[in-house]
Amino acid sequence: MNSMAYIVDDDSAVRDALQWLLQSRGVQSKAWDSADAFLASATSELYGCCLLDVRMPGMNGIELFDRMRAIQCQLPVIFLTGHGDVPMAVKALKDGAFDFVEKPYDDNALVDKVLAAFAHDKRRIARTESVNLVRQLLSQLTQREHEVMQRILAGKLNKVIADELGIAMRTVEVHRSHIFEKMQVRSAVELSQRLSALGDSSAS
Amino acid sequence: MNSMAYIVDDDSAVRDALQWLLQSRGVQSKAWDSADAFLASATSELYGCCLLDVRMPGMNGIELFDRMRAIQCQLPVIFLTGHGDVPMAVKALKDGAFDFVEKPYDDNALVDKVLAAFAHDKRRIARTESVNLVRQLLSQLTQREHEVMQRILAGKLNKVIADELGIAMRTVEVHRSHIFEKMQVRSAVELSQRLSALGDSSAS
DNA sequence: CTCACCATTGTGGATATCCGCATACAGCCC
DNA sequence: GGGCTGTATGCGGATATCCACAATGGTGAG
Repeated sequence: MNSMAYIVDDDSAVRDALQWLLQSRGVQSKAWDSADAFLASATSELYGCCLLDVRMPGMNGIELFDRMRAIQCQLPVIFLTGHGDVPMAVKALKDGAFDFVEKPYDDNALVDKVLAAFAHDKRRIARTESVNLVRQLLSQLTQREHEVMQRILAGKLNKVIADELGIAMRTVEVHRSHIFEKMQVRSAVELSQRLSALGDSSAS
Repeated sequence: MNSMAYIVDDDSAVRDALQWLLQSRGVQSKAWDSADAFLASATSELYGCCLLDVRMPGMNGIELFDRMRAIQCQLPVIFLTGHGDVPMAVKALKDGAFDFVEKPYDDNALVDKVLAAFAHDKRRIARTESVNLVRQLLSQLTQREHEVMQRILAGKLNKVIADELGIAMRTVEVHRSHIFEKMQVRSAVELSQRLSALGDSSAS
């Protein structure tokens, strides 16, 4: 899926100017004239970034931002605003907005920000996908296998695990084997590392 | 070490007001009248947060912020500014400032932000310390032990490692044993998990 | 020149892990 | 009832890991 800039602004002149600007630098874009219109098509399947006007009739950009997060749309958001408002900018950024730009904006700088947001989104997607892969693999495990895996990750020996679960060591070995197979690893070390992908939804 | 608010403002009235305000909520503070004066005492050993005036004679708050980061002082920073300046607020926050507050500020809200910054700093310190512990343990390993450990973490068998390094399996076993001992773990799984602390300097 | 540390290797045994081959029972779907 | 999956168990062997005891050679510090 190609990265795309999703523009939401009630002013058609602004939308056209943005689309033309982005087009001139080879960035694809789509535009909506209201937050509601955009939300109707927003999913977690969009790639790229959002350019949201803060002040719009009806739902404003900030509310739209909250709604997007509420429906698991994690697209990076660049706010555009005509009136300097520090508290709003601060809140938006602390809530995870990618940037907050005052109009009139510098054309080149804005496109650079869009491209930076694209790069950010690609990293986000890569992280999300690796997390989803692990989750998908984990979902294949049975309850018992989860119990055994948890103890394997605690570094416990099969014998200890068998005692704790009140089953034979041989049974633990079988579970262990199935766990490795389903998780597509060949050792406890690889298993540990595969799962560590879940812990560090890090960086930016 | 107790958390403390480090105030830097050229206006003594502002400093006094802040200290009085913080004191009223039980927050300890120290104040400086210039960025240079503060930098002279700033180290990576401070705990709590900074309250920096943006506009000051000589070095301003933003520059001070950059300098602090340059000398590895990772204290969370709350900027105080008298004149709304969105680009500056955005840049500060994107560079990692904790907050950016316009004067006149709401007393209670500001103290709440300071307390939030304290909590943030405590998490940062906890992460830093766990990372430092691992680094300290790692620094005890010899070059050869590093080479072996790297291969253990790749899930390789002692036999394979021995072949790769052109040494006997027995030697690898000895290294392995020393690695576990120095890293204070009892299995490759624990080793993997201990090192995963380095990867995820996550969250906030 | 000792002493400590590092890297290296060997022998041999106690444990653990990995696996194929088999069996068994319970629950579920067709 | 027959097929399928999940759980459980046993036997036995091939590998691997863990470890104590023992030894050699190099290097840098005192």
